[in-house]
Amino acid sequence: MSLPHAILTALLEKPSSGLELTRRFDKSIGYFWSATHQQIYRELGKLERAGQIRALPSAQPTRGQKKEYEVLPAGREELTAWVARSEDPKPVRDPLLLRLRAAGVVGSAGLEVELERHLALHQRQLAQYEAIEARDFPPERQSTEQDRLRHLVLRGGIELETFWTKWLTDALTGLRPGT
Amino acid sequence: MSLPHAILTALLEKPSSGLELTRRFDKSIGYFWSATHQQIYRELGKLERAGQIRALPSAQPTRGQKKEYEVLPAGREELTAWVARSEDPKPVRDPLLLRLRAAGVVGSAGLEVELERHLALHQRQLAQYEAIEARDFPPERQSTEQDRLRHLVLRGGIELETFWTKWLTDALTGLRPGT
DNA sequence: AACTGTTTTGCACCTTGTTGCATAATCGCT
DNA sequence: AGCGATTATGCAACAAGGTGCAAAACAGTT
Repeated sequence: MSLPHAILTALLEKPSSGLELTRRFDKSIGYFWSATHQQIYRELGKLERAGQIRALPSAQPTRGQKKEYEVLPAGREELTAWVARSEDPKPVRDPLLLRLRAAGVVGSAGLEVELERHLALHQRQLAQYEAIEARDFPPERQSTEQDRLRHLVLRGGIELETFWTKWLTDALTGLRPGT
Repeated sequence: MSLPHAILTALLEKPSSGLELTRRFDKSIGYFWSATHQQIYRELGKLERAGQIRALPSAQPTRGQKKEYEVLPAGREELTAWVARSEDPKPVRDPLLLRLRAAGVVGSAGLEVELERHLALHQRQLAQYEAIEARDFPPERQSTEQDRLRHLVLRGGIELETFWTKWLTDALTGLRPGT
């Protein structure tokens, strides 16, 4: 139940059309909440029907024609409430950990290549995040609360990727010696 | 597409009935792949129809009566292949990071309590994992590959929870000073 | 004006996960 | 034998996410 809130956040940052939203989800927002254009259009429809957003009056209701949305007061209230809402963290659900466990039962043949592939992917992502941090958050210059919050989110991404690279490295060295 | 493989792994470790599987998912397996009894029964049906598992002959096909399953050769082969299969890591999708971003737009009122609650939950989980590690993996005594793999999985859980407690602590101190 | 490609929106369908409830066997108690 | 709690399996309906494809508008080209 987070997609609508992701969309509300994005629209508050800047009113957009469905396609623009899709592109923004592919970039920055997608770093912690991914979504396809299908999900986005569907959700935009729901949010509009719920009176939380509306299409900017300029747009006619025909297909294939750009339609920009903005957030209505009800939508902003909903988002504000959601920020403070009590919601338990979901239990971890990671296929890679599961595969290690499976490897314990049927043998780890071929797993090493896959771990190396993941390691490379995570290292690449980590480098990308660090580049963003160097560009957008140079040391000793965060003033607004929004800046600090955005930086915290990015730090989350960086530390998560750091965790994966470290863990995968450990796994690879732990896997090689014995057979 | 990981649930069937989680079930195959569990059944290879020990043939079980649906309810027993559910209990094992609530405990150890659920630490990295959670599932409800509904999902499990549905998937057991599918796996049986696919010829990857079968009910132990002792059981009659009536409702409400225990039915134990074991893995067939086809199931073991499928699991072996899956361990080495190339499958990209899913992009991160975390509501809490999203909420920080939203807080940057509508203000972080009430967020602190929620972060503290999550911090406490993650600390508790971390302590639990560390207890398991101390009990099951005392230093300098891992011989079999299965032991080493299981330990790696547990280390993954421990380091993930460590990440969360650290990040949440940072977030809380970063949130308090300014408005 | 007809064509081709791109932008933009959207429908239909499928899989996975969740919730609530129904039903059958079993066990202990009296 | 009858009652109630527990064990065990399962159906139905729904919500969320994902894939493939269709279709309308638009823009440029000839």
